[in-house]
Amino acid sequence: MTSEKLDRRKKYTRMVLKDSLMQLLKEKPLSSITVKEICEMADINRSTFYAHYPDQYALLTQIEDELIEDLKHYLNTANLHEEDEAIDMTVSLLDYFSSKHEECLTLLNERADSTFQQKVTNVAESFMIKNWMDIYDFDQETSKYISTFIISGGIQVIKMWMAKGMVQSPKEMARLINDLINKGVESIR
Amino acid sequence: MTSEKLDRRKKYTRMVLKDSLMQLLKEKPLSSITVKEICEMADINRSTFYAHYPDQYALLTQIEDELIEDLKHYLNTANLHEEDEAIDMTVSLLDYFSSKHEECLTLLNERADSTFQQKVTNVAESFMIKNWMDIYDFDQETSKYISTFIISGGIQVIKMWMAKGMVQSPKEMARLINDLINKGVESIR
DNA sequence: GACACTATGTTGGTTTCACAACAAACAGTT
DNA sequence: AACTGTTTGTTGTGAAACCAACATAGTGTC
Repeated sequence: MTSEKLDRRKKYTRMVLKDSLMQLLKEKPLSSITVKEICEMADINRSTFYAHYPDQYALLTQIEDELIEDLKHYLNTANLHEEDEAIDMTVSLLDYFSSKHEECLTLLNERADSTFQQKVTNVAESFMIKNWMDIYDFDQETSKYISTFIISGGIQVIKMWMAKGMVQSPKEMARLINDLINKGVESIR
Repeated sequence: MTSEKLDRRKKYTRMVLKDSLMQLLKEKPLSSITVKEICEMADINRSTFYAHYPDQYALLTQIEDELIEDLKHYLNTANLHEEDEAIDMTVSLLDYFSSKHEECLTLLNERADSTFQQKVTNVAESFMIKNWMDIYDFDQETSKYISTFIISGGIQVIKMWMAKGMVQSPKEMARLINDLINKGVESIR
């Protein structure tokens, strides 16, 4: 998107500022985090901060934007290549949500921007709807039903199963979800 | 020692250069590590490197000097306060050598400067000799005997014990060493 | 309301770094 | 021995970050 060529110093500065904000968010909400604090943790001069962002909230916005971009890139480059596309796609999403990004997402949602989780799931859902329609030639309504199931409900349930050790790998989780979906789709048709 | 006031940029630059060299030393010896490689790993411009150090070897020298300084500081600030000074001192040394510094020391010795381990142990030994003389009023010869035992022999033995799970903590290790020393000292007297 | 204290933006002058470009030395190939 | 590629130092210019200082605004505290 924003393809400005950043030199190393700019890249480093923004990187540590973002890292520091995320670190501070583990302690308290964004509203009680000051620019000064962020700079002290990042070991960056405060005036340098203002050369990059107008305030904390702009910094947060960039973090969120990059996470959304990251998710999009992750989904687009997930190789849905062989016969098992449906499982691959589900695995890919589950991988994403169960990776370090997961804790990062919920952190932002709870401490900074209560609409962020929704933004993320919107991106994931629209991606899935399109793919279910393409792969299995489902109609929009069915695809949406499946996508909502996986993202809103399925992931939570599967995370519970995984926490309890009932399933081990994303692949196994995806297979269970697929079975559920197939039954659901049959019952609709 | 060198109390130049470094601003943040200098500190960061030198820090990543040092880290990168240590990282590369895990792969290959210093003689086959190029300035270019170090800079690429550190994400620092090569000309910036030369603004700080004439070559790789100067960078290594600074790393070594700082480790020696670090050890001296560590020993001097080890609080030998109560009745158990002997154990405290041994614990302190064992802590140091079994910490992350240990792998760092052997790495430097094997891949870069074969005299480095000796330099480090010299510092540690002369510190111990002085302390045994001060604390227990031992003569120089006895103190040197004890110090050599702990540093040259003891640490290796205790590390073996620890690896095999025969002892758990530096404190426990130190107590075993102290028992051995007491027997040794008695037999000398 | 007067007080001290801290965070916020903003500015101008200075230091440090990035970058590209260069010549030179070296190693490996054919 | 000529060729190709890589590492090495070095340089000048412009960009980025540092720092100190300032005025302003918010936040208690007496």
